[in-house]
Amino acid sequence: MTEKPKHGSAELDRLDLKILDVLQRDNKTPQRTIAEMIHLSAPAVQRRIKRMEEFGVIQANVALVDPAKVDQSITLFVEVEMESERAELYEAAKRSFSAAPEVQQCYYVTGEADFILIIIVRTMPDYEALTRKLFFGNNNVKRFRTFVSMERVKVGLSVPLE
Amino acid sequence: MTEKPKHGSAELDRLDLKILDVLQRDNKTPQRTIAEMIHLSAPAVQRRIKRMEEFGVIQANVALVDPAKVDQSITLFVEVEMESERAELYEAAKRSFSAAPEVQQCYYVTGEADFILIIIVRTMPDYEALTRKLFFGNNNVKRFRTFVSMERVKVGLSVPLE
DNA sequence: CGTATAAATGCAATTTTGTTGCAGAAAGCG
DNA sequence: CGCTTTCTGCAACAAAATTGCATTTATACG
Repeated sequence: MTEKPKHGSAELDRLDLKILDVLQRDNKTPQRTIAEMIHLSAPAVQRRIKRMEEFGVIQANVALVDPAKVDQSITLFVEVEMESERAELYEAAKRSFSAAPEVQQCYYVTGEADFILIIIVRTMPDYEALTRKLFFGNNNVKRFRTFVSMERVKVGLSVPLE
Repeated sequence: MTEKPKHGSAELDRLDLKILDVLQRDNKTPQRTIAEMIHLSAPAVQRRIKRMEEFGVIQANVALVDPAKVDQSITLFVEVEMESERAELYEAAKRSFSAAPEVQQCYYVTGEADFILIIIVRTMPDYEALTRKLFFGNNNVKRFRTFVSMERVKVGLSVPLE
């Protein structure tokens, strides 16, 4: 038709990207509205969204909550350095970090650290207790370095879609 | 009624927190479904959600996109250290960082760094170009340290709701 | 080059979900 | 106590999402 369509494969065309662009900002945008934006019908938009969800392009649809409004006002960054590089110990650490609700994000990285964590807590004593559980309680953690966030300048999980 | 209600203030009761808990996971959950979970009527749930949106407790409703599925597969962490501490220069830096779509998150922190950025790019040359624009192009940036993410162990913006 | 096949689309009907008006119940307050 | 405010549920309503179906478009292939 007008745009380059996609066949059996997982390809996303310009219209799909535009849909994602909208949904990344506000996934409550009516399909009709999106349809008008990209000159498609609502059902077409709906099918594309469904397809992208099935394909995992869209991983989840979530509400973003302001931590401060629920009294979870302290954001922390932690660089964690591990002692041993044994795979099983890494996996155990990953599971441990992932399981903690205070750990909002956890990345395994290269460089001077092994993991980088983003943590949200209500109070510093809460953080202290968490470090005891996650780091001191894990004797494969060699050391960790904490940064305290003073301002959340930009927060989101939007992926750039050129 | 059954639960501790809220009056003029911004207080969130147990039911509000439960609603947030659901919406943080899947904001497409029908209000009727949530209503059943917490033993309320759908309109009651709808009003609570509306109120929390107006109050800013719910900041946004978004779709989470898998970066890899749109060929944006490199996640980077950058600790940025600034030269001068003059407020206006900080503000300028914040604006510059925030304006870049590749910068997914930006936090102003205490400690050995001033800013921590989470960046998503398609290729390393893209990152190189970005550093030139954001860091080398800003002569108030003293130095920056990059970590490359090898695995996104846990990614989200969920706030712990005890 | 035309024909067969697969894929995507639009429209209209249907279903599901969200929204609103209103009367009644619960909680705070003088 | 009785008044006021705030919620709530129910039922009607509006809006949005979803489905079936015929048609158009694109790709593959003879």
